Amino acid sequence: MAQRKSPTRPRSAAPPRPRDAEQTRSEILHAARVLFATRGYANAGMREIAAAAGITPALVVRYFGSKRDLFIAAIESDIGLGPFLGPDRATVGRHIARYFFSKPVREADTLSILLHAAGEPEVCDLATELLAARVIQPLARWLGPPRAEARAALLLAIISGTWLFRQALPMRAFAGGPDTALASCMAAQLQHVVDGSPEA
Amino acid sequence: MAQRKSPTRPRSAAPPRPRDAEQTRSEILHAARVLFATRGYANAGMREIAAAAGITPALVVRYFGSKRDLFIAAIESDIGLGPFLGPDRATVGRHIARYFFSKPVREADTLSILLHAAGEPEVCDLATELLAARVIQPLARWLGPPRAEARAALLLAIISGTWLFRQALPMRAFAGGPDTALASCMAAQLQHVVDGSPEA
DNA sequence: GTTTTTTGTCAACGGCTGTTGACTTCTACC
DNA sequence: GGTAGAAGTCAACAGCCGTTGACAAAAAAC
Repeated sequence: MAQRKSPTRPRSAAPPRPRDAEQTRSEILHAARVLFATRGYANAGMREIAAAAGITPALVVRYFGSKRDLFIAAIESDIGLGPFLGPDRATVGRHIARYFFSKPVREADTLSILLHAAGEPEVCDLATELLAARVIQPLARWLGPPRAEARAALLLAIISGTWLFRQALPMRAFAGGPDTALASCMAAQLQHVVDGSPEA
Repeated sequence: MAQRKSPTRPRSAAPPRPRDAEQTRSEILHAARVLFATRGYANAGMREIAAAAGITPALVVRYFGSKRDLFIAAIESDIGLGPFLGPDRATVGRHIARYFFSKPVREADTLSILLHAAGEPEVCDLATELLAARVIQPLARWLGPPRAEARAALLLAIISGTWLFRQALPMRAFAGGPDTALASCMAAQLQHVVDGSPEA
């Protein structure tokens, strides 16, 4: 009854979040990318994403519409294989291997997000289409004959398999930096495919 | 009111399931393996597994205790790389490639189940430990020096990456049988690692 | 100074999840 | 024939999920 002047704002000392729509949007996107990449689509909850961004799940919906739309926005970013596809073909294997064995495992990269979409009935198709369009096709075009698409697919498989066991199914055998024996083997294998592997 | 003699069994024409505990148990296990392999741990529900086995979810719990224990039982089966690790080293690459490009994609194999455990907080550790103990270690022992563990890891990465894009993230570039260019390239790559790939 | 729009919170909804306990029904043993 | 126990069904629990609409407050527009 004896309510004094302001029933609103019962909160104690929490400073109200600064109202910056653009930054809030990017914070949501970053939190979503991290959680999609580490836990997968099904295991990354809207409440968890919202909490990581410092806001309320309802606000995530208002910014992105739905969880699926948030996922689509989270993968609208390049995978980053493009920078390696330059004119220097002799060392591209080592450069790619060095890159994937140097980048921090906990980073929110698009490849991890896409690999985690495996089997998810809602987003699996999106992931495969994006991989085909943004990785396989440019890679095959850059490789050229013979068997351009097969060699591009094999490169993607080697990279994905290695990264999977570094990031999502972390195995001891795949740990370590770019100076390990595995990184060296991987570089040699990638280069072997780029150069055009012989018939079996 | 005028209920006649038997209030039980209101079911119409459904024949009561034959009471065979051993077969029921194996049917549950098979259904679980199929669904874990195709949809992943989080997306394979207990009701779905039970329905696929033709029973009730409560019975699944009575047989296996919990979903996690069911998963543990589902991966207690060999991955099947063992048969290739014989004395014939010259053609093992082609044999493995032929095997993975011939086996039906929809089959419930342990490798698919384990790959789908990526990021699942409940079962990720189990999957990595099992892969290390049942694949990496025997493979490294069979390969021998130099860099046995690195080469074993690379073989697992190539196989897993390829199978991932055939089964869980089905891409057009990975479709097709054992006579495709990709299968041939993969065989050559595997053999190259088995023979001991050169330094990068 | 008032109104409108944007930015954010809150409580709740229906639906799905794994799991539980009480209950039937069939089978095998004495 | 009677009974103990195995095999299976059923309904319900608590908890989490994505999503919604009503509301509060800050900022902007008039």
